[in-house]
Amino acid sequence: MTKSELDIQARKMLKAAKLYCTRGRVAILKVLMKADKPLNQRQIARRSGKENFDKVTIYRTLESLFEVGLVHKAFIEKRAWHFELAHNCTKSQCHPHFTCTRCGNTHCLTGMSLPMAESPHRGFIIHRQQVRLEGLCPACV
Amino acid sequence: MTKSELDIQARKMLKAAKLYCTRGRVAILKVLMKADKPLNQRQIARRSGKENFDKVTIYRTLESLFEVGLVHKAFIEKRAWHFELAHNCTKSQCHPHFTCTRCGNTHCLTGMSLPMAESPHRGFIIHRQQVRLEGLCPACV
DNA sequence: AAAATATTTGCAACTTAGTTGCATATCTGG
DNA sequence: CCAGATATGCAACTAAGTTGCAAATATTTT
Repeated sequence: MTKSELDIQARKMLKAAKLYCTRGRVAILKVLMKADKPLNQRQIARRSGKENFDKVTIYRTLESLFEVGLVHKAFIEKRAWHFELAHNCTKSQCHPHFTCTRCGNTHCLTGMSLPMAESPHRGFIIHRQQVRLEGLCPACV
Repeated sequence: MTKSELDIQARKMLKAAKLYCTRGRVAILKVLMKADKPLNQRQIARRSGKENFDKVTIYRTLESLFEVGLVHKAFIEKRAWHFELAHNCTKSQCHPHFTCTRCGNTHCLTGMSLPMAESPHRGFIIHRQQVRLEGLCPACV
């Protein structure tokens, strides 16, 4: 995908979500479209190409994108929040995230999905399910 | 279980794990034994009964307990790390944690367990699986 | 039971992640 | 291109967690 196609795609997503189409939002969406794993604020800033991309703006932008469902928060071992595009997820389930206990890297296992948990008979209504896996990645044997 | 029985239990666990049996560790284990959901540092401090329980000590204690497998870290929506006793988990899987999107409370669904994820044929070796659920709790309809 | 050794604790200071308030800049529809 | 709506950037702040080190507490040895 060329640079401008990504751009157009990002703008479409924002328009569809009825969000102002600003430089910052487009930049963040493009970063996330190119990413192969959830990223935190620092990583997004570094990859955005935008010098001095203010962290407050990044957090607020991610929050807006999250609210309209364009991005998800991933739960990984690290302390900081990590964000990713929601396009590889179904409505009720994200793909699992795998974290290697040896090298610490996180991978999206987009190919797989677990059966959805069944509500136990206690009145819990389950809307979404997120799975975190831990073990050894191919590079660490 | 009476107070001293909890105490004895805690000391046994520490001894079995070859950890020094200190006041602080016993106190934290007792708090976690009585808890019905994962707790963070503040909550542990408040429930420990120990005035001025230093947060550094709490974090370091939890870390030691984590290293020997006595406690687990739960991944919930909140920013702080939450810890719980590992006794309701199998070796490869904790019970799922349910967070209500309305009231924000988290519950341990200890009764249920999901089938373990299958390693996709890409060389990932899965050791552990953690599941986070989201939806409405009984109290929020 | 006291001494010697090993480990943990508490404090102060620090780092990192994320948030708030507000003035300024940028968008979008008309 | 103007008015109103929304987003941005800055400075200052809060909350969560960490580091180094001296003092205190556990365990082991004698």
